[in-house]
Amino acid sequence: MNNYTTILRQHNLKATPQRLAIADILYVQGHINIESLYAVMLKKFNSISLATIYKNINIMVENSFIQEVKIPHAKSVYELKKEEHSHLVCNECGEVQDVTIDLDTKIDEMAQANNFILSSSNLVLAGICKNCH
Amino acid sequence: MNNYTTILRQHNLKATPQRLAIADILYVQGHINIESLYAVMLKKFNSISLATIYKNINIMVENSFIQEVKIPHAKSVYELKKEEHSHLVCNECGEVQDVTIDLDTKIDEMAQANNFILSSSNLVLAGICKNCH
DNA sequence: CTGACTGCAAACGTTTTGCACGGTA
DNA sequence: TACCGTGCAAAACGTTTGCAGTCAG
Repeated sequence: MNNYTTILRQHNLKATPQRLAIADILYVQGHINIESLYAVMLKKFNSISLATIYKNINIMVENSFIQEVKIPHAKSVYELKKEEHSHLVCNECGEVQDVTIDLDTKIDEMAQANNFILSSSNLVLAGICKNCH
Repeated sequence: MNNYTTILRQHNLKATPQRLAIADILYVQGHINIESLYAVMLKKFNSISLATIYKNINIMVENSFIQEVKIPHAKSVYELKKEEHSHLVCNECGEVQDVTIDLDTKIDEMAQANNFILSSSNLVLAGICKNCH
């Protein structure tokens, strides 16, 4: 019983081959959009339905097992949930990269100044990645 | 000839009543999603089409007259283009608020460390606004 | 007056739903 | 075995397109 099986069960989700494959693909690829995920899944399950992809993505998001990342001028991608981090998005190749960057002090100050109770911080930086210049 | 008329013409866009109304609504409301914008526009133009809303929003975004803001777990909102700033989004009431917060130093450092050429930075902070607690 | 814009209806792509069957626990 | 999950087909949804008529410049 591998890692993802355990985590899925902890969320009262059955560890089906399809779900384990999604987890595995996200682990390997880091970030992927629905369309590409479907394409990759089709290689492993020749008759998988897009509906299954959507149902699983949705339920896994609801259970905080994975997370949606909304990207300016592009389709959302999904990633395994982990510690808070930011994203670099390349406008050339579309590649999404995780980065950690500590902005807490300034953000907390600002939240306090606005009497705002912070629960999450989403930073997406767009530009050109090192492979595209 | 008012302000928005001038700006629209600078982008080779005709200053139609519908476009001026959109600009005015964005100015007054700050941020609005398509659905609400359509509802407000219907009050001013009783037979306006959703297609017109979409066409105008799209062309105004392409011309950098307005900007889309993607929000976690919610519909995108649109705002008039202005200097770079961040957004506070209330998970209770949905209100979106502009804030300026200078994170450039840290972000630039990080971009440089990753050999990434930065072109835009999008920060959305979610939580509970001052009116909701 | 002319090209750009509007409103309508139809088309389109994406996401969700309902249902019968199949598989996990 | 009981229920949850899958796959399929249809439906729903948001957005885009084509077209004929209208309006801004």
